[in-house]
Amino acid sequence: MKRTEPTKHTVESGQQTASRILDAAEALLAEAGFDGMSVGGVAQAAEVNKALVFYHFKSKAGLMDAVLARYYDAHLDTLRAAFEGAQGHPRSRLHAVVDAYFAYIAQHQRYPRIIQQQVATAGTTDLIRQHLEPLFRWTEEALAALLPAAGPLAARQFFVSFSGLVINYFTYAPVLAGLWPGDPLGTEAIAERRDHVHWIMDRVLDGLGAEAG
Amino acid sequence: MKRTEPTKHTVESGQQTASRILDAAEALLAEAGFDGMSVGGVAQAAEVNKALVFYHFKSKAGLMDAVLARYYDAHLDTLRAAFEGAQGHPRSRLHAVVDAYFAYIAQHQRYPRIIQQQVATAGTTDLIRQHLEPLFRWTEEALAALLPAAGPLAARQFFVSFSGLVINYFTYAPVLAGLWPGDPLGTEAIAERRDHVHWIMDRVLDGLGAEAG
DNA sequence: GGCAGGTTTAACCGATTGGTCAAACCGATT
DNA sequence: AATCGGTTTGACCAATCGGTTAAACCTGCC
Repeated sequence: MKRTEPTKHTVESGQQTASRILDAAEALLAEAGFDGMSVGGVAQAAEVNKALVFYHFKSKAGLMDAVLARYYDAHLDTLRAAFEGAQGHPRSRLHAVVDAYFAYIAQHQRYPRIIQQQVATAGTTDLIRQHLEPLFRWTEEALAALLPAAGPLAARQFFVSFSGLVINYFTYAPVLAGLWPGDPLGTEAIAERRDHVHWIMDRVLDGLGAEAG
Repeated sequence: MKRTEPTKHTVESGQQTASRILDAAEALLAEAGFDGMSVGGVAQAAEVNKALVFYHFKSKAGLMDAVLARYYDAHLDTLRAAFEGAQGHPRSRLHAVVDAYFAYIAQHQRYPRIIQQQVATAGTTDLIRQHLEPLFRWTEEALAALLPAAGPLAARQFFVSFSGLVINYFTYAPVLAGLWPGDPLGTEAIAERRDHVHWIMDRVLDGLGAEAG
């Protein structure tokens, strides 16, 4: 049953255990939230002494910070690669970004739950904002050419709208599972949701073109 | 400094204190979440003995259940009244519902944060679903005439989409406050967001009409 | 005045929490 | 073999947690 090798007190073993702790923390954070997660529980899930968690991450808040950092970095990289890699009309590039967004979240379903928990909780707002800011700035600049700088059609509105259209689906999925036929997190259901968002986005872009012209 | 009257051990005083506890719990729940909120803290905020909380609500979970029930009932009533009270095209009725949604949340800004917290946390999923179900069923029936029963344009997709467009704005507001100029929860900003959602909804309805015809 | 029943209180409980600390451990360097 | 620095461990701590209990309290009723 033992898959973990015997303890080796080396630097690389340290990074290894730190990563194991991070994985465990991520899982428990998504299930129970920051306050619902206990450091002891994380240590137990990672098969590691509790004090090691504090040794590697200093505090419980530091642990969550590390989890968030890992996610946001990967998230931003994914979107940036999608947008800059896509070619053709701005429309197709935006579709590519949404697809990448869906693919990323579908692969990391814990991510939206963790974010939503923390966003809705006072106290960690600064931490979230700090991580969200580059993502926000980047999308705002990417959309700046298409949209007015202010008012109901400003880029920032669409940032909230489209990220919400995607992320909200996943956070509500466990609730929807009891209200819909089938599993909202199944492959087909996710594909259907993706089509839905694409459809709405096309209607929005049509409307923007009409207003501009 | 004393505004609360001296203790009166009567039935109606009991309901009064129960209501005070409920108010305090609501505030702390919105700030810190279920696990972040302590019963002692609630009692202190309500200027009430801690044991009274258990006397009136049996348990911490019972307390949150009471908070949620109060919100969901009012929420559903508000939407239903808006939709049934509005006249004319389905389009204008839907706009009326969205307006009512905005007005309700703008008046009860703690509501979306509490919901989002709980939705994103495993364990309380059943409780949330139980309260959300009538709201979901009702909107699904109300939209059934306009939309296909399945696929990317099914009513359930739009339920998630439009409730998300509204509610997500408020939950993200504390974060956006540091990224936007001005206060996202100010009157003008909320009005701007409302216009934004209305605009998107119109584009969607235009698209549905075009596809149908 | 006394009884009844719902309300309020203080004291208390076991369990769990985040966090600390000094010592043990281990591989690498000399 | 001695030592150095990063890693791991178990034991420990004060604080806080949700929840209980028995008694005191107050009001209305007879």
